[in-house]
Amino acid sequence: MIAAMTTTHYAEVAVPTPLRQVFDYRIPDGCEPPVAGARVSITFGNRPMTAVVMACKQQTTLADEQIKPIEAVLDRQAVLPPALIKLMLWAADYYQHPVGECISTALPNALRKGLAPPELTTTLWQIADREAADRLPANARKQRQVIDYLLQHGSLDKQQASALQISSSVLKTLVDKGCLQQSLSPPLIDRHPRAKPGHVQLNEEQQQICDDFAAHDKSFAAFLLEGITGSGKTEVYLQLIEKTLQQGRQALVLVPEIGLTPQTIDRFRKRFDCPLAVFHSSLTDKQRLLHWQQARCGQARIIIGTRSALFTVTSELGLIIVDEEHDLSYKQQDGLRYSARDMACMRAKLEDIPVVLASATPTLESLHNVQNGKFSHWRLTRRAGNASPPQVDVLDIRKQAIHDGLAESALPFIQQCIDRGEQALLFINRRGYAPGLVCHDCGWIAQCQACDARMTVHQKANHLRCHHCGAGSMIPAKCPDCQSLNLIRTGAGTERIEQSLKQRFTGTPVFRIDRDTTAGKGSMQQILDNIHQQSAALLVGTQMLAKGHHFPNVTLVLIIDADQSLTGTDFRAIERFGQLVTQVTGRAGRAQKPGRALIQTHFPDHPQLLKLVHRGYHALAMDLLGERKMMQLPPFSHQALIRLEDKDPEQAINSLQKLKQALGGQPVLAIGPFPAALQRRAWYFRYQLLLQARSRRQLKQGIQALLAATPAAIRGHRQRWSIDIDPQDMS
DNA sequence: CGGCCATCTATA
DNA sequence: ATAGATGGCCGT
Repeated sequence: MIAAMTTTHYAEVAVPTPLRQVFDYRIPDGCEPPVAGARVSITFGNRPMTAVVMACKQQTTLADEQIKPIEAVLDRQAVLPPALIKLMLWAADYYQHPVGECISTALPNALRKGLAPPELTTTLWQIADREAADRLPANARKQRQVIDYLLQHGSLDKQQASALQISSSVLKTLVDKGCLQQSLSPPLIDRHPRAKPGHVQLNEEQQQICDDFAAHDKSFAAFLLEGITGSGKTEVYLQLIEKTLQQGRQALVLVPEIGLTPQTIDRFRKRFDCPLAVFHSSLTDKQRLLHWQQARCGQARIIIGTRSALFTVTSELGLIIVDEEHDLSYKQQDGLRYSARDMACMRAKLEDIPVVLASATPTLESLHNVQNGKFSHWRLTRRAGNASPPQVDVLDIRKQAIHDGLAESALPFIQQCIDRGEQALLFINRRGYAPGLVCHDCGWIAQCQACDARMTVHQKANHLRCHHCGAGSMIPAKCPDCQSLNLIRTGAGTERIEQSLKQRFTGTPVFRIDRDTTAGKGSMQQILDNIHQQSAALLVGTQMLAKGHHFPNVTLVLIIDADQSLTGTDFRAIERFGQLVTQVTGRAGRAQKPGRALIQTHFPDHPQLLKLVHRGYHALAMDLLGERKMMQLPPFSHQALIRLEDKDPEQAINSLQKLKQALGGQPVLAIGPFPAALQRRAWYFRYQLLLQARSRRQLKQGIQALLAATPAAIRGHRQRWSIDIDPQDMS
């Protein structure tokens, strides 16, 4: 018998390179053609690389001597199944990013480096010698227990053993005695895990959502779950996940970067008796690959992780949830600048499954998608346990004394909170002691050498630090220009507030939560545990405080620097401010204690601030949507941002000018070149060109024209540039 | 004419 | 992006 000759000779492979094409490689004679989605080892311009096969074919337009052979096929089974390949090709097109880099983005690092996915095995114990087993002494009670179990069930794995409280040494003894045999087998996959009993009773709103989901859970559908803080959003996900698991399907949950806390994971583990694949930032490449493999083979039924967990391979995905969909960490800020939230919707569409975006403060983009019918709207408006929402008030701080950032009139509120034995949370979005060091005699300011930014004073560390490039130096004792000793610290950061509170409210514990105090592994958890043990306490922190953590004893929230957001130039500044304030104030007054939130401001009559305070986030968002429509800003138009960095500002402007000209008469509005908010960073001048168009098609055509002109525009310069589709941050 | 830097070109 | 090829200019 002669096997049919292989008719595929060439493979199109995606190589991780900034070139915007795939490359043909020869499949050597006698080599089994790789499947699409398998990795291959190849040589690309003298460099050994790992690439991914997109397709195999019989013909190529290239001459034989131009084609290199595939050196080795690394996978028999695709590491990227068709749905994920389609998703990454969609991303390459949508984000106008090189295809090879897109494909590479979807792989765990270990696979990019060419490592093999681990074989998953389970150790199984079975009876080897029944007679030897019967001869076991009567006092070997644990050993007899094992034999009894095996006579009844046939085999035993590690999990069952630990459930029966049988140690591995007992099993080892039995194997040594010849009673048992030990074997490795493929992992047991429980495709129908059960939720643990003891659910909460759902309220009417929650029940309705679950019913609606049950009617739409078999094919693509997108939902926006808008639920005020404390309204039981998480309980709804758990219900939806449970339904998905019951169908024998997997659920994928995306969470913001700092939302992946042990408490979050615990909540899932306590509820579901099934293996979880958790992707957090402190995993090693090898651990990440193991979890990836567990998800791929179907052993892990629930996958939880940040942004990049969206690319986890699954065997039978049934639901995607994007928690806190407004969170900025879903947008990747380098390489392929994708939005995991948007790509989650696309993945759901490609896999024909439902996707749920959830937030107390949804983005205007998502609310717009509700209005135009792309998303179904689920709302949770009632707080569980009849807890009343926090009362939010504006604190007019004009003409007042400000002590280290704290207004005179805010102090009594803090004192009363302490007197009641409760906790206050002070929010300021700036770490360090003070954002400025100024000579009071000559006006010298501590500037970063490499950036157009002031150095931040870190008092305790006796350091000046640039928060943009990381450069640092000692705090000078005297002014470098005039030798004066009269150096003053201007403005306030978390460290200063912390110090000030300690002096002002002696005896009350003060906790600071920012990147500086939570840098160590587990230190965040330690601080949180400590806070939970206190009665009266003061909490000072940055954004980190706004995300997910529950502080049951906090009844007062003080927003210290609202004015920064209210005067921001970004057209999304107010939307972001509304989200932040709502998220932070949502931390206050859970359960029985009513909460109070105060916003320090010099603009107590700011109409949008008042809208937020009196009518809440949703009403503000609706107003802002109306404004966006009037101004033809996103989501009523579409933007792309071209960023370009050069050590010479003239050259940067020059190159962008050329790119702008390449647009010709296309129906694309081009704004710029204009300097980025931080004009110079780490020695590079940063300029931008903002493109805006009515339709996606127009925007894409504009970018393509611009892309064609790029080589000529940046020729000969040492410039870094990037395209950011749907930019979220213009700084 | 070799050595060194800047610029150009292909990557299958 | 990045390595290797090409080309110009200087010094011996």
